[in-house]
Amino acid sequence: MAPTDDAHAGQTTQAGGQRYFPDLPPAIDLPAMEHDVLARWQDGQFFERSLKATEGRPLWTFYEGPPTTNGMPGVHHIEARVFKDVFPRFKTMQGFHVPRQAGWDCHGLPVEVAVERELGLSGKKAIESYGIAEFNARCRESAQRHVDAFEELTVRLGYWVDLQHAYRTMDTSYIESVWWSLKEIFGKGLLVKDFRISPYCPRCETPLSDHEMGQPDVYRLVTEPAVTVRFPLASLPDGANPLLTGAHLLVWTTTPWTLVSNTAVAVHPGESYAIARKPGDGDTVVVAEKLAARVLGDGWHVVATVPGAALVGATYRPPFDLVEIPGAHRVVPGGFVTTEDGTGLVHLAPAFGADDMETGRAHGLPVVKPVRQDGRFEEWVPLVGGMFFKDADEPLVRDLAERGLLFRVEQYEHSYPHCWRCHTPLLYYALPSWYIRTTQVKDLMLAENERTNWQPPTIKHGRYGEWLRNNVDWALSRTRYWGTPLPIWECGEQHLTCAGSLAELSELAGRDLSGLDPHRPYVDEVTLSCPECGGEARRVPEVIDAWYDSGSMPFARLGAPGQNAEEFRRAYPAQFICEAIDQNRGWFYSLMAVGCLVFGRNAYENVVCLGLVVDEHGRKMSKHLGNVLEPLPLMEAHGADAIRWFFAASGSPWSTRRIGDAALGEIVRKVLLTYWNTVSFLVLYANAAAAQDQAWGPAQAAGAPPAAARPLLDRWLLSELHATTQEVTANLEGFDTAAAGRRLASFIDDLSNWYVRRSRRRFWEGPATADGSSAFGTLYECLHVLTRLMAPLTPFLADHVWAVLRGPDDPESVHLASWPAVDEALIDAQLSGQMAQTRRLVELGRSARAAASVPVRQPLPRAVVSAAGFAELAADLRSEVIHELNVRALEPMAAVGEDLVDHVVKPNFRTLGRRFGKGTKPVAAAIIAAEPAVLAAELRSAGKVSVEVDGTPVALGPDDVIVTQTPRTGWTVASEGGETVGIEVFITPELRREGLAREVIRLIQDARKSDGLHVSDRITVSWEATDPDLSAALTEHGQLIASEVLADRFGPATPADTDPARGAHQHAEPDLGLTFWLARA
RNA sequence: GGGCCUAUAGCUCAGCCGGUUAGAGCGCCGCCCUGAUAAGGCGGAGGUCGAUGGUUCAAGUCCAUCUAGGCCCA
Repeated sequence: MAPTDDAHAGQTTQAGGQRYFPDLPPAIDLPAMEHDVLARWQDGQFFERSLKATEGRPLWTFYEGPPTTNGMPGVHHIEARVFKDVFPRFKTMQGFHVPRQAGWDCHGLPVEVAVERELGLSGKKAIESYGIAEFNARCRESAQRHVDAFEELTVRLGYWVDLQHAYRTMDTSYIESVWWSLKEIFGKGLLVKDFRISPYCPRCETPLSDHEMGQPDVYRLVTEPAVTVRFPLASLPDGANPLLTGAHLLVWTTTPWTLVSNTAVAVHPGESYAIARKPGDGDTVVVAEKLAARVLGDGWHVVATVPGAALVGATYRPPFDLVEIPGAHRVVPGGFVTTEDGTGLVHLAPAFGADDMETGRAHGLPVVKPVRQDGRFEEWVPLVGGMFFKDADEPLVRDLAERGLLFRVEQYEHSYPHCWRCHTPLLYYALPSWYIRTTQVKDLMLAENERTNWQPPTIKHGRYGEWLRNNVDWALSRTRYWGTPLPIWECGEQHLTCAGSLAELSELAGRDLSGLDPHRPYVDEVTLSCPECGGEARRVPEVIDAWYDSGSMPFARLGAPGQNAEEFRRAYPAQFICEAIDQNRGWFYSLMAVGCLVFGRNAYENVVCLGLVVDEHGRKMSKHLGNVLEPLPLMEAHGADAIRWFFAASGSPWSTRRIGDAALGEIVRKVLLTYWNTVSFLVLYANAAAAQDQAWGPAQAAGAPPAAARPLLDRWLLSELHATTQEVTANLEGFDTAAAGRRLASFIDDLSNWYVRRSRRRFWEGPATADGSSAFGTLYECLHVLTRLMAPLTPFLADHVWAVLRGPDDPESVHLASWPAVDEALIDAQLSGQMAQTRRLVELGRSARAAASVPVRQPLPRAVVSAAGFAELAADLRSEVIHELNVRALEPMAAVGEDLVDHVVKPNFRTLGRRFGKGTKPVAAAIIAAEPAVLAAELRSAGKVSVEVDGTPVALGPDDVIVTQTPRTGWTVASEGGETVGIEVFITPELRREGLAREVIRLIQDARKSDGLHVSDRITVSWEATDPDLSAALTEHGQLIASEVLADRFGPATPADTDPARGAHQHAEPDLGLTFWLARA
């Protein structure tokens, strides 16, 4: 039964006492519990209430990076959404107001591609004949459909974000805001038209996107002629090596048709170039020194070498004179030039290559483009006019040969891209495109990046910073359909007009366009009269990169331009954003770039950058491999909390994550169920106490003795609790969920496997005594705090537990509660260290017992300990060791007698190294050489000891030497790190009988459980023993056994006891020679 | 070709400010504990801490180079 809001009405137990807590089921079904919690959140409007409750508090702004809604969500979509929820919940509990607006990225090529596939369309021509209006309507519908799937996932994950008021990049008001920002950039002269090199299919007459270039079969191996051509030098730069006079540059290319457009030659400024001469005829050529032998072959000498930089500025005669290219045919430097193949001198035709274009732009070279959009040379070009570009290679090479400029032709095999649709060889082709001059704000972006906090920190100057330093202008436009249309109108005189909103557009067009769908094709139909010349202006055909849309979300999410300006001012920049690392060049950049361009300031202060999600075997998840894990079934199998914990709190969020059932199952068992069972333990005994008319609940917790008056174990747990709170708070403030998770998991382990284990007896005995009241109070307080610490990470289980534990004055949901405060006075580092030692001694003792094969149930006379600090260990802590090891006494090693103990001494390098530095080794050698027993005795009696090093005495303290003492005979021993526990293995008949009694207690407890009795049920037990020793043990310890197993009667069986009619269960233990009958009293 | 990340047990991963027997979990084997637990403990088997070189009294840890894998970009 799930707790409900009236769980604490106070219910009457069978025995008549009032119990505060609802009874909890023995096992919890986590996914089912989560559904209950989801329903409670929904009914109680807790998210809305958490926002309302923090209204007016300091704002902590979070920006949701909009997922692209081009397909169904996968587990990798969960990852970032976990972190986007954890920190806002944490900050809300800390008292900040954290509005969370959802958002969806609806535009872009991925959506178009998905719709093309659905419609069976292939390529832009097909889309246009299908109709842009209808196509875009399908895109809108597809985006909406996938938004629904993302919403379902978001809710199920427990990601609290306002879905009702989500921003959508396809909404009119959003597009208008984007237009507004573009106009700002346009007004600064940073939005310009220029050429861009794209892979281009001349048959389809369309550029290919990166996505299309990634299709299989695009790159095919082809064998083509590669030519090495002579470019005779015409003039040399000042101070050039005179040997260059009359030399020919050797230039290599696999695309002879581009030589028609040759504009420049690039050399690597740092490479060495050889001037080589053929003896006899004075023929002189220039080639990279590293490639000289390969390119030239035999018969050439290198007469000199010059750095590439020395060639820069030379001019040459172009290979063809078919096209006029003013101001060209120079040697320019190019960092991209390699000496892998070719000649180390690279021919540049800016219209037909990306490096060519970029280099040309840097050196003010013209862009000439004698090839038409259909891939044919312009008719007016001599020799090759009208010819398809590929077909021009042959006549051009022949012409070069005839003019003596062809140095060599060879067949060259390489991979070359082809159109994935029609298999036509692609060409790299300059197309007009719109750019944002981000290079103009590069310094600003670098400065803004400096004051941005990255988690993990290495990204800041590494992956992201490196990318930022190599910033190039943003190619903004796309010749596509489903996107924010570029709001620029151009007239016949090429005057440009940018519209910043529909209102402005209405004014420019002279009609009311406020109801216009700003998408294509409707916006294309709007014409204006040019404000400059009055001519008719039409919109340029492009839409913009969808990344610009998402980068505009800080303002566009708030509605049309000018709306909510005050809210924007308060909520910019954001305190927190979080995405996976693939967003470096995506959203992290577009947010920063748009922010710097429009507002002169980055849009975020803290950015958490997550690793990628891969499958259990480390492979990337892809539909192709069929290894995509669907998030909803995964959450139904393990629960959303387990997945949240996995991503946020186990392993390292910044590295690549492998997710699978095994990892999630472990989290459920180790963390979530252990936590839950501790809660259920408290409730079980609180309700058992209620049945004894000792009702226990939060009111009684408040009445527990003050912390200082509680037993040591309780003070230890409170100390750990507050240290945990302190650490987890600091970790979350530093955006380190992994460290927080490790600390929480370790606290849960301490709580369940040490505190509760060692305190059980106090819970059995109930809260009536001071000790009992301390135990109940301490456990309750710890769970009350722990549940709040867990709330951001595992919001479902934490809220379910909260509903059980919360006091009458606590808020209804843990997510309305405040973050726990640290009481530093309760943190006792010394106690924490002593408890750690206590637990180490217990471990050593258990190890020693196991070595002697004596079960822990069998009491043994005594244990001896040798360990630094043991003398100071409190009696309470020694008593924990005694109980855990089941020994009668615990004594220092000295009790054994000095002469019966072996000593081993080892240097402690940590202290010696600090003291002696270079002299550490001889001191260590002297310690090892010393007589261990003597050294140990001296150290113990005097607290210091002197050893001889190179004839000089050196004084050592107890910290400088690790002494391990081991008793010689009659003991079972375990040692580690200078600590030793020895246990005396000597079982007297008396101890043997006590061991048997303990054995029987355990058997009866097992029987209770298998008979389905409640932990507080009273029983009667009668027994029959064949072994006289056992019989004696049961008689001697009858009272102890009876009280341990809650038996009202415990004694030898009479015929009446064994009568089946009485209803007692018979349990036989032939190994022990015992039979007993158990019945409810 | 450039940048970044990763490399520790069969698998998944910790490992702080460098400190001398390198840890945990999962899995396997044996044993133990259990009055909440789907838990817990002890032992066994399993490691040239990717390689090489360097710094240092001391390197899994710091530096350099290399190798392999991943991601992004060309």
